[in-house]
Amino acid sequence: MPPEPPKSRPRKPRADAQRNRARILEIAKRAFTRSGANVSLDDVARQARIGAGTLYRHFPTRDALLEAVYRTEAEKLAAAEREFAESMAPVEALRAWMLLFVDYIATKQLIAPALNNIVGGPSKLFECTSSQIRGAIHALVKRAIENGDIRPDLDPVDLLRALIGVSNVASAPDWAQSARRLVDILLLGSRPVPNTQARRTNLKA
Amino acid sequence: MPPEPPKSRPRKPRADAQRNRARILEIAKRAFTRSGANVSLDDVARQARIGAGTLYRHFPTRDALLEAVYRTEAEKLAAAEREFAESMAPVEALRAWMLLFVDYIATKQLIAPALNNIVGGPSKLFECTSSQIRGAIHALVKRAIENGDIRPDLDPVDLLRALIGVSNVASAPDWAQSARRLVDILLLGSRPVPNTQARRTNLKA
DNA sequence: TCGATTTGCGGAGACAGTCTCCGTTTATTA
DNA sequence: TAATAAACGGAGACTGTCTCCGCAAATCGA
Repeated sequence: MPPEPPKSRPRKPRADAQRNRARILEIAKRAFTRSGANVSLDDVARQARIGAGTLYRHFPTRDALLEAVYRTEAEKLAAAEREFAESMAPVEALRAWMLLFVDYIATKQLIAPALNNIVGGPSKLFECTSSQIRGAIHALVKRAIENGDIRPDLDPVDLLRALIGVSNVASAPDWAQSARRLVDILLLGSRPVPNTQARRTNLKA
Repeated sequence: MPPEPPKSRPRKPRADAQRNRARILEIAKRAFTRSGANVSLDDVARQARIGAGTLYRHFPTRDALLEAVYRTEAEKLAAAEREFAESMAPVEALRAWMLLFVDYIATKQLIAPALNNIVGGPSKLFECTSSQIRGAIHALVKRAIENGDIRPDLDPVDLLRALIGVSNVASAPDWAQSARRLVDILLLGSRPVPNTQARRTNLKA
């Protein structure tokens, strides 16, 4: 047998590769945020002072790059969920998180580009990053349901979908207020159905 | 004075130009619907059996073409508003129209491409077609408010924004039901606050 | 520390899409 | 039917995408 290390002895990943990867992510995030999801990737490579080949090796497709960029943000949202859930009443936590969600994707123009690619043809992009987000809102809604603030048959994802709408038109000047209003409408519409004048009793259909 | 017909005697528009314009719209609509907003315009021209120049003369930018394609749909929605308003109770008309809206943009994948370009950088695209749509929902909401079904301070556009969210994820298998649920949530959340006793609107700002 | 080896880099270049320019064709009008 | 304005079409310049492969650099065993 030639000198073959028994089975698995992969080399340590090269330092420059790691550097480059990080660098690409940083630049790409800036570029996406500034100019939308259609920025020239060659341009990104140039800004990052690397060759196009390097960029495409790290992130074979545009979607892969987008995905990587947004994963960080998704993680932040997931973290916020945990924090809010600990420190606030159920509905308040939910409300706060929803507002944060809109804030993230709107002010940072973050989801918009991602949507770009979702609608442009089904891709797995959102699938991955959104499992975290879905998890977060799921937990929040569940807690609010258990507390009697939200009706039990509500699908948390419905709320997400509605929020995405606002984020799309975030360019409109009043997006922030619109978001706030929408969140209120949604929460109000998600309350358990009050039976005539019952305070907090709820009947199922 | 050279032979100049008094002032305004523009020629009748050429027949082939009109034919071509219509042809382009038809083909483009098919193409956008099938393959998203990023289809090759040269390809569209080829399918329409015309030169690229002709296409670009009629519609100088991609947005202009999208706009023209969607204008028809927007008009249909506006027409539906008038019809519903005549034949249904205010809230029901509003609900029906909202569902129709989602149906249009979801099943026909129509708005999705348009959004593509809105988010990719502010453009006037939606502005134009949406004035009709805005007008429609405005009228419906106004009627519902006057009938006491919707609280008076509601911004109709908020509802639109929420609906756009659903249409984005229309690819998901359950979009239709999700849309229905969301519409209900929104309508419920838009009702006047029952000032009689339910003043316990739990949260403020 | 020094090869040997492997991993990663870079950019030239093939290809595809965008959009313009202008010589040619065609519809309209007289 | 001729004159003329309007519209056509496609060649081609340009920009962006993505691959390929010779070269450079990092790691590791000795």
